[in-house]
Amino acid sequence: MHSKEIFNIVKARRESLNVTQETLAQLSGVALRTLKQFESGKGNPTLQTLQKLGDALGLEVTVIIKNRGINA
Amino acid sequence: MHSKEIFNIVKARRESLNVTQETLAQLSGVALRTLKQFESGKGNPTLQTLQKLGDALGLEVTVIIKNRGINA
DNA sequence: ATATAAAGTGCAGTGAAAAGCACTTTTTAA
DNA sequence: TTAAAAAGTGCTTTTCACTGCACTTTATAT
Repeated sequence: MHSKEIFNIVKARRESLNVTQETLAQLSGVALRTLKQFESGKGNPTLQTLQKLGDALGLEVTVIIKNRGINA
Repeated sequence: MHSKEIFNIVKARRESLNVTQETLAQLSGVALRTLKQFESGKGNPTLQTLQKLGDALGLEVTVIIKNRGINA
């Protein structure tokens, strides 16, 4: 999952919940300026920032093993 | 998934592949000092750093929707 | 058409992530 | 037991994420 895909998921989720960037910024504790950056495809968020947004949106940041068929 | 869980997965994966921190640092392009921080439970990596480690270890950073039973 | 709300952008300051270096501690083999 | 390898830690510098502010552009009504 590339950065931009992740940004798109955050944006899509926010929109599907009918929440403005400003409201999400308040709910998540992430600055509006920062959120705008991500939704316009730029930036390199810290894990903490991603998790704040995730918490507010009902999303979870996970790390999974690729190639489940081949590896254990 | 909390930060420390993610760190633990990275560490466990590295160990299961029998790779040293030093080798992983070289393979991933993440500095040894930075990697050491994470594996000792500290720090707040950027998405890019997490993805570099993930790429080297066959792990993927994803964002998923919580409560799959309740939400669409 | 035109207010109003929402989203996008440039610039600058602050703090923290990333990294290098030197050193200590722990683990692993011989 | 004791070298050697691997992992952990303190200190420092450099880079950049995060943020605020001011402004522009684009949607969304009325």
